[in-house]
Amino acid sequence: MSKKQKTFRPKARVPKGLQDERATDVVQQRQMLDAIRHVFDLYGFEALQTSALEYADALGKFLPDADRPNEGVFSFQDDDDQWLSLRYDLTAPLARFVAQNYDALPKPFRRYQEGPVWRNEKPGPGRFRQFTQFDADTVGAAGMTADAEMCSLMSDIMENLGIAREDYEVRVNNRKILDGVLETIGLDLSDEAGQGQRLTVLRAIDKLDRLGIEGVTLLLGKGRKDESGDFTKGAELSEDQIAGVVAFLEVKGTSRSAICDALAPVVGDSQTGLEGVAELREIDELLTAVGYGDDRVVFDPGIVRGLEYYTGPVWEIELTFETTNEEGQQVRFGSVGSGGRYDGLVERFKGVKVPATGCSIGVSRLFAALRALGRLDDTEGYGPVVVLVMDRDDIKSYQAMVQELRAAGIRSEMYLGESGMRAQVKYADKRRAPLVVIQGEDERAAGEVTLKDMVLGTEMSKTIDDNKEWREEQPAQISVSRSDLVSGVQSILGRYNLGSGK
RNA sequence: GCCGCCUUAGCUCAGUUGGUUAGAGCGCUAGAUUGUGGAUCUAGAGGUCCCCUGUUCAAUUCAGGGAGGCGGUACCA
Repeated sequence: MSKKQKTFRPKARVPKGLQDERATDVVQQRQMLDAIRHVFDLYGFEALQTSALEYADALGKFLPDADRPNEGVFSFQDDDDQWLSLRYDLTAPLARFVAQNYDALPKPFRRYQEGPVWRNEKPGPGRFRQFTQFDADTVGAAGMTADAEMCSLMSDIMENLGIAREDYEVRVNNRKILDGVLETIGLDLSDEAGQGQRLTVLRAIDKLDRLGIEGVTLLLGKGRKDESGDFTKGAELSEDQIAGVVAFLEVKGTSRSAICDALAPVVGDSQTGLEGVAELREIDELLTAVGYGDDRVVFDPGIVRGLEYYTGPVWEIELTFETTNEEGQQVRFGSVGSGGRYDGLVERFKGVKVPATGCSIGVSRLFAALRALGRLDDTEGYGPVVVLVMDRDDIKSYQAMVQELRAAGIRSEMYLGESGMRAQVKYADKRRAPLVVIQGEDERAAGEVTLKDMVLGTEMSKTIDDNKEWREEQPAQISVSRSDLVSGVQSILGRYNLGSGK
């Protein structure tokens, strides 16, 4: 074994669970965010950006401890030894912001915010350590009108993105009903053991989608062993108690009001439970009054969402269609957004109860879904017009062309590399340039420029397989007088709805 | 965290019953084409065969340990 002296070369790779995005994705995603923002804006929410870093104690329960400072969140210590964390959602920073600026803010305070958040956990398919959320929240409004508005808001966003009414559903439940059911089956929520049991039950219910009623039943009782042989401990409920929860989960109805009717007996005389049902009834009435029927917003006892802070209504936007992925498997996108009422979050800072409700859109997953639906505009992926450099001694004339094109608002560039013509056309192809401007000796002598339509050329190449023919025909090229450069380019761009590049 | 599978070229993967020059397809670069992206043909570049230790005359191949990836599961604000 001979040891060669080698210079250190870092391996170029993106950190695990993170990703780079190329132009097409960036532009298409921006377009999608604009469509979402439009609806938030229309509803009257105001824009807010908060810092990506927060003091760890402001983020709440995920305080870094000495052994594992990065469990769940990414954290580090500042110069003054205080712990800083990258935000893991946009709600906790909102609570901090509201508490900090409470007196100056209009109340209710309604804001939307979009941006990356980070979670330090194992990445999986469709799960990353950095992802984008787009949230809207109303802080300081206790009534169900704010909650009902969240439901119609989410529905409007889906439809503004071009998702058909039968392809999505806003599903609503109420935490108070869940607690009412637990109370009715005799779970004691006053001590710590009872609270632990409550969380286990909620977690079990949350898995209804994936495991079905049988799986959930196991998790409510002794526990469940999965295919990999791992055992999950259950909530240790009695047979009767399990039956009570199952009865609740099996509540169905043909309309929101019918579901409310069916839910009432399940919560018995639990005060909390009855309150929850009454809240759902109110949401139903408010939504019905403005025309949001059961085809858009439904009530679903299986919805649980986050365990810690929701205190009332909770909801989820579910995509209900299926597609096939690259591997040919059936895929459901499932939940692309969620939210609910959290009346306790600001209280952590202020000591006073500040009611709040909101929703959060999972941008990456929604983006993947829109791609699967073919709802993304792929003309957005086109590159600039490329002016080839045929004669290096005459760079100035090519600069002048680009200058004219840009002055006319056309996205364009002069080739800045060192290679020959063939490589330049290949470059333009790779950039997805819609067209190429060519002026060599011949054109200059004639006072013309050649415009090569790259999109049409690609199309024509499909029916030409002889290279001689391909080259001699010079497919999809026209010559125009040098003085008609701009109008000639505009007319070709017009074929692909690229307008003047605006 | 737990269970299982995997790791050879930029990508997808073959292969070496342990032996000297480790392969394919795709991609990339260039030529055929004196001024043209596709197709075709030709050539070229590109590898610590994941890492460490051990066994051996010899390890990409065998053994042990580690790391990374994938899938499931748990947690998930």
